[in-house]
Amino acid sequence: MPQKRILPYVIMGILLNKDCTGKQIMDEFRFDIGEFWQSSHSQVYPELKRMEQDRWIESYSKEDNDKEIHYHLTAYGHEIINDWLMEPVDKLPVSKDLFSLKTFFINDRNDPRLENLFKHQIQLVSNSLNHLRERRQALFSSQEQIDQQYGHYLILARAISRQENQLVWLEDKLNNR
Amino acid sequence: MPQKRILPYVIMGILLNKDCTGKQIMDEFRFDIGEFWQSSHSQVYPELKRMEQDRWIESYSKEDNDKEIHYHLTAYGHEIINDWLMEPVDKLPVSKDLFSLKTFFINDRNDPRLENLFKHQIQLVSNSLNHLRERRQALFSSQEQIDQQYGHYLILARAISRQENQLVWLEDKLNNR
DNA sequence: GCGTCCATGTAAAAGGTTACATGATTAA
DNA sequence: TTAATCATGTAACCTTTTACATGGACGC
Repeated sequence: MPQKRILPYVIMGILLNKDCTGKQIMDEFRFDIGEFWQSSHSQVYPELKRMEQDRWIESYSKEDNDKEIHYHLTAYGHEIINDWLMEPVDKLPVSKDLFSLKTFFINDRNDPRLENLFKHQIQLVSNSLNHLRERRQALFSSQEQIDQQYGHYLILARAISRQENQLVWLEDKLNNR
Repeated sequence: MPQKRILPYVIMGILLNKDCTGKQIMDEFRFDIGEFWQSSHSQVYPELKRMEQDRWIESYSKEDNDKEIHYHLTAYGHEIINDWLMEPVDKLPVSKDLFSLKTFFINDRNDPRLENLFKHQIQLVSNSLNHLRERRQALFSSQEQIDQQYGHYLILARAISRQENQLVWLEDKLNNR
């Protein structure tokens, strides 16, 4: 869904922590950020060029290796991303949720498709939960790690809480039909 | 994000319950379906024409009023939508969640922007929760109503559960920072 | 009759995904 | 050396949003 151009802010957010190549930025999307935002390299690479033109970032390459292009936030870019982080979010996201959609259209509580949808959804949520817990284990097993990337920790904890709640709810409804 | 063409299925799902005009379909989006799927009239009207060409739906107008075009699921359309409802959902949606995104990038647990983000989010979730509860009150205050549109009821109950959990979590984190 | 609102329709612009392309590195 | 993989880049296509357009209905 075409939204108000968010991608450059995501990229700048990533660059707040460290300079990155396009590849490294894509890795961020593949792992943690992928939980709540996704993009593809065919968006990111052109975006990096645009952002460089806008002077939000600048590129350089290491002496020994001039193929790898690293990107670095400029002072101006810092301003932009910090301003953006300050703006409050003004509405909740609407996820395009196929599970809701299909369930919504099934009127009969004994329709076997309901049970099917629920069982699959439970599987999906369980898998997601496992993944999230592993991630927490890997990244935040010490208080020090938590304090170093507190926002990341919060978002991970929140996702886990949501999925736990979701799982309980789904199983409860499945059993008490 | 271009997804696999879902809109026609949503429309057919709506038409399962009753024949509709474009306007009536848009009303469904504006109210209940809007919680988990959105569209705009500039998508829906052309889509209706395409679907009619594909013989998934057919149009007719009432004798006394030939301006209003009503759409009706064909037998073929019934097949299509029922097959689709049977297919299990194979992955969880990734909502483009600005709250997660912004929080993610704030490393310092004492950054005042965190508190700000949380307070705003609490407000948003509270409002959403109120709206959902009103909706449940209005639509599902009797067991008969629940049994008549069980899927709709489930989705509404699920949304309420999620938001309740979310609200507790947010408030807890805000207080124990 | 006249202006406004409303249902419907259409067009333009932008975001996002998929597929294809390229050049360099690595592995067999 | 050749094939395969990888990082980067580009193009085509589709979806979605926003804005604009039309024609009838309704109130004044």
